[in-house]
Amino acid sequence: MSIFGKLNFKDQAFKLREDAIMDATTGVLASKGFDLMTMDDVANLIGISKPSLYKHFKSKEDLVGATMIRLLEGATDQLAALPSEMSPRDKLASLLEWALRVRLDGGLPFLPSTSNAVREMLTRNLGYVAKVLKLNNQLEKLVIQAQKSGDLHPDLPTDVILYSYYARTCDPAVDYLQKLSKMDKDTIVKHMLQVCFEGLCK
Amino acid sequence: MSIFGKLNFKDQAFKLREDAIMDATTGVLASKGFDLMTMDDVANLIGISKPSLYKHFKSKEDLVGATMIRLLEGATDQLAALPSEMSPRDKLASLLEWALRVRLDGGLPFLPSTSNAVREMLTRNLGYVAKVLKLNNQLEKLVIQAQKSGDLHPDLPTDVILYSYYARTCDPAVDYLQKLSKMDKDTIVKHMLQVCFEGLCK
DNA sequence: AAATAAAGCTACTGATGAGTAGCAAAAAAT
DNA sequence: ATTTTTTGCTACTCATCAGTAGCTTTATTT
Repeated sequence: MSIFGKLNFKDQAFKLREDAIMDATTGVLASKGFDLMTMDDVANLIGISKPSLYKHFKSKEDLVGATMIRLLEGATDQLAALPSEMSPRDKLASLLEWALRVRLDGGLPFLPSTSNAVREMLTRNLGYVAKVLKLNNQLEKLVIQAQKSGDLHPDLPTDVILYSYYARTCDPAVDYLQKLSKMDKDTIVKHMLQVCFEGLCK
Repeated sequence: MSIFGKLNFKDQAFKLREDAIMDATTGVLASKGFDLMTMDDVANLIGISKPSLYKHFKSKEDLVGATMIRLLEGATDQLAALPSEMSPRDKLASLLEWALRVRLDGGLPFLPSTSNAVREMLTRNLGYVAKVLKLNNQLEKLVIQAQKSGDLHPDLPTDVILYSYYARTCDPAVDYLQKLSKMDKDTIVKHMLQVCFEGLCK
């Protein structure tokens, strides 16, 4: 009954709806991509009107930026939750597995390498860039450690490994397998991890 | 001076311009993607007007379909030109190398896995589908042969190998390396091939 | 040279979608 | 109970872009 109590409750409801909006955005982005996603799509999906959407997010770019930031935070949390005794390579594998499962459940690839324009837009979002850099630093360290211990190829430039690793999180092969083969999710994940780390030859 | 001569000459000029249009389309597609590409972009790039474009291609879908078909033909030709004594695995490697070089020179990834909508559009283009199926059959045979001889991992499902192979032709890691690292094209190609076949571990 | 055809262009139409103005309904405050 | 604030909506504006009508200019035919 204090002012604080009410404000917090209101804030909480506000936050809850913001999350619902970002959930909807995630779904639409995953199915149609940024360019074809409309603000009406998102609004209709959760049963509010477009102007109400703009009460939460001031533009399409802003909405997508916030959604991507939330996804990045998910990845960062995921990484932080791994037991510290795990080897760098296993941590990388585990995080990739998480990303693949997110995608198989209808979520987003978390580097929207889909398009140049989207990339540029996100680059203009300082909050997003900060989060990306932070995650990137952590992953780079893991790669370097894994290279030192011989768990990842030591002669390959770190960049090559890191970018290839990112690319696997949004590998279209996953979509093809999900749509065209009758494998279950676990099998797809298992094979994708194997191909990533061991390649096509064995 | 025969009717035939004239017609052929005219046809030839027509064909030449059609190629120029598809070149321009390729460039625009590679830089902006399908959704953001406008017919005016293409027309302006080669200095003709939009209605002139429509003399050659009856719609945007048609134009992009024709452009993709030309690219697929390039791939098929490339494959056909390889010496028959080459091993299946080396043929696959060689074709992937070709595709990567096309991309590094500003061309297209030839499976526009970029977007669901684009994929569906191309699926409606029967000429495109026919060409894709033909190339797919050839590649599938190569993969199976390579698996039999132990050059590619025999226990991995053929689908997994094939789709992962396709995915490598449009791997975003290539873009990142080209933009962010200072490697030259040959080095990028070398590393991408290694990562594809041998994985990140060695 | 006059008549006809072809090629190319400017200037439109119609649809779509981001973002907003300003009204209506509900909730809070007095 | 009445005023004020908040919340949400319908119905707009404005810009962009695919596709086209119909004019102009150049080439071809006779």
